[in-house]
Amino acid sequence: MVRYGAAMAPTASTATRRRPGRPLGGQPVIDRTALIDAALAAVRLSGADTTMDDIARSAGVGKPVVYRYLGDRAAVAEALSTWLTERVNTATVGAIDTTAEPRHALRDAVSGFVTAVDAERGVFLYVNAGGHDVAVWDRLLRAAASPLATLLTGVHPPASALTRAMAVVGALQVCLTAWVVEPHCTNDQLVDDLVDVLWSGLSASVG
Amino acid sequence: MVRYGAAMAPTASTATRRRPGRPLGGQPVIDRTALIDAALAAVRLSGADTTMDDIARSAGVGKPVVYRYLGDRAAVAEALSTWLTERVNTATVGAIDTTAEPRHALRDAVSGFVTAVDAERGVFLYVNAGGHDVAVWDRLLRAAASPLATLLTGVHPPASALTRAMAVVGALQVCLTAWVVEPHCTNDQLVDDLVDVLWSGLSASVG
DNA sequence: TCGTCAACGTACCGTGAGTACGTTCTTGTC
DNA sequence: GACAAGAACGTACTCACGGTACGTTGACGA
Repeated sequence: MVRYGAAMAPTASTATRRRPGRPLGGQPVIDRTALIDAALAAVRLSGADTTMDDIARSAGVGKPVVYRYLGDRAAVAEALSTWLTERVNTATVGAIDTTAEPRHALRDAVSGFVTAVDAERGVFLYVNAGGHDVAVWDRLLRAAASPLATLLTGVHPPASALTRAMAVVGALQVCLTAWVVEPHCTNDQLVDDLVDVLWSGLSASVG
Repeated sequence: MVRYGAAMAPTASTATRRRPGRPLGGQPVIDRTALIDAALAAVRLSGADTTMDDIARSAGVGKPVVYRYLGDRAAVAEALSTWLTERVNTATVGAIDTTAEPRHALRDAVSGFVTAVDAERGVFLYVNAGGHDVAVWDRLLRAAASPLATLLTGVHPPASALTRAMAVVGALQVCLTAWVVEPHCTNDQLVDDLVDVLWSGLSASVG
């Protein structure tokens, strides 16, 4: 049996935000958008090991509210991943000068990618190294690789295009994760090397 | 206060393996090697979400014994990673014909890599997608990329060599993880595409 | 014989994901 | 106006898992 109400009013000094119950006005205390913002704030602070409690606390609501509007941990990861993907895509595709030669366009894209991720290290780490389910990880990767895959489908069979796209995205993702954890060179240097190896492959390092 | 001994003897039917206390003969009930084998067996069965309890159960010992001989979860991941790396390296380097042309050698290496990982999906998933600490992941990656990095140091500055090596290893690792989770083509097809994109880069898909 | 210490297993603790339940307020209906 | 139904909350719980405290058993030297 649980007791609320008058019995706990005297202890109101212990930082309880709100009493239980439907909020006045009938309006929900928060909406999905604001909740995602709160989750982003929490994740920027705590990185890969952000807790559902952290997110709820950051939003100033109880945990069940997070589960109602965002879903479980996997759903949060997907939501933040979508957010980050859109942001990165904007920075990536937006940076491409379609009239330029392909290699130059690739450099713009990679540069935008690196800059966007670098600006959101915490979110990137949470989505990417937060220890989520493999199935979630898999969906995320395929979603990220999908645009490049369709681009390559013009030149290769679908399965081959997918493999190549995943290889490129994987190379970027892994290098960036390692670089965020422990930078071993400058931003520009990283971009240069990535573009070089992605564009020319290993053949250029052997001849 | 806890009570053992005679009081629990009557319930011996409940599958208790051994009584507490030093084993007869003074010999430890298990050594590190056998424990790693047991961990491998457990991980082959349960994949990425293998528990420390699973490992202890698989070894037929109590959990503290696992912690004594293998260490905590991160240490287990490192131990299994070392095991897998050695196995993969043997299959990879061993498959290389050093007299062959470089691209052919690369194909042998990638083929060996894919085959070795495919034969140990569970271990690969546990090490690679087990939700371990980022620091552990980072050490693992650098260890895996190190041989290739030293190889490339002859042609590039150290930092560039490291970036390129991590890019290659990352591409392989990510593609293989996705392929293990949900195969989208045959083994041979995967190897062909990976070798092609790793060797020639994206430039070959544009011209 | 007896103390000491190595090698165990059981039962526990803390933390974090996910949920049950009781409370508060709105809204529709007599 | 009273009242039932239901929406929206927060508290406090359960459960699973990583990690550990503690008491027990047996070997070995004094």
